[in-house]
Order: sequence, then C-alpha cells, then structure tokens
Amino acid sequence: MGKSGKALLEWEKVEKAAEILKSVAHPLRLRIIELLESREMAVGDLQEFLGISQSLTSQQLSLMKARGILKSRKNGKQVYYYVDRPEVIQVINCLRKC
Amino acid sequence: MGKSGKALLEWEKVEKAAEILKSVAHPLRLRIIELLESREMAVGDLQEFLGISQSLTSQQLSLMKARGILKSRKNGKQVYYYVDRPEVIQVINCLRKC
DNA sequence: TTATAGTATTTTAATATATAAATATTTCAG
DNA sequence: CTGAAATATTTATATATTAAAATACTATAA
Repeated sequence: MGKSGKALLEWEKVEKAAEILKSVAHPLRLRIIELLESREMAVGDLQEFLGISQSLTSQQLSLMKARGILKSRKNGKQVYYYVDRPEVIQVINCLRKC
Repeated sequence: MGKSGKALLEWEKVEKAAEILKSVAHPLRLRIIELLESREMAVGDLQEFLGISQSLTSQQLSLMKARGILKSRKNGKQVYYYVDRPEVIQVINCLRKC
C-alpha cells in the first residue's frame, strides 16, 4: 500500500473546496440545504419555514445557485429549488454525526 | 424505521456547525488541516511548507485554535499544532472524494 | 544578562459578506 | 390589458474577513 499518508489535494482543488465550504458555512444556508435534502421546495415555503424575509430567502438561494450548490426549476409563478451537489449533503451528514 | 427523512439539526447546532465550517472554509486553513491530519507540526515548518509569511501562518493557526479546531503544545522555542476535532478531517475526506 | 530564533499579537487598509429596504420582474387570473 | 402573487434584483449600510507590516513576547544558548 505504498506511502503512509493520503495525497494532498492540489492547490486548485483546495481553493475549490474552500469555496464550496464557504457557500455553505452559514446557518441559514445550512438549514436550507437540510430542507432541500429530501425534496425540492418553492421559495415561499422555504421562507415560511425559515421565518425570514422574502428577499433574504431569495438572496441566499441565488448565492447558492450561483455557486453551483443548488438548481431551480420554474413552475408557473413558483420557483422550486433543489440540491445539485450531493457532496454538500454528505458534509452535512458528517456534521450531524458529531 | 419510522419517519422517512432524517431529523433536522436544532437551530443551535446549525449555528455551531456553520461556525465550524467557516473556520475551515479557507484555502490556507484547509491545507493546514490536511498537513496536520497525520502528524503535528511546528509553526515554522508549516510556514515553509505553505510558502507564506510567519505572521499569516500564526494568525491562521490562532484562529483555528480559538475555535477549537486545533490545539498546540510547546516544546522549547517551538510550538507544535495538531488537530483537535476529528470531524473536520472527515469533512475534508468527504471533499477529497469528489 | 544579552542576543537571537521562534512565535504571537496588534494595527491597518482593502475587500467581502450580511441584511434590510425598496424596487423590479414574471406569470397568471380575470 | 390590469392587478396581484411569487420571486428576483438593486441599493445602502453595518460588520467581518483577509493579509501585510510592525511590534511584542518567550525560551534558550552563550
């Protein structure tokens, strides 16, 4: 089994990983991802669930969408968001275990 | 097996988790944790390995120590740092797999 | 002691993030 | 069309983070 330790991430990947972590390292955003883990949800429902303003909800969603964490789908007047990056769910599961 | 989804984290825990993620969501800090994953290291060695200034090295280490991610041990003039929170290593392993 | 190697802290300036508030856009019912 | 519901964007302000530079601290050798 060759060398003892695991290989380090390349620097570019470290930066990418840090960016993903940053996108998620916020209480509201973590909660949003938890909520979206099992099903897609419309903005309004998320907003109600979180008890925060419409614009704050939308801002957080846009941020995560821009960084590739979430995707969205339009249905009439509603916009449904869902997780597009399974690894962030894994990360949260890691944390949940602690 | 009762309910279908997993339970959401309590709000306090969400905040704590976000704080931990934030402490780690930075390329230099991620790299430092990777380096410390298998062994403790002295500040000077880390500094050389990372190719950054002494004070930046120390600042990052202090930050993570203050947040409970790292601990340190003094030996003469040197200070050795090591990871005190195994879960952050797991999180990084999650990311490495992607 | 004193000099120095190793580390830590403080200060500062630039940049980024968080949030609220106001405004804009889109879609559909009527 | 027009109005209203749902969502998005913009703007402004407060706060936090980043990183460099300068300075301070601490342990040891001499």
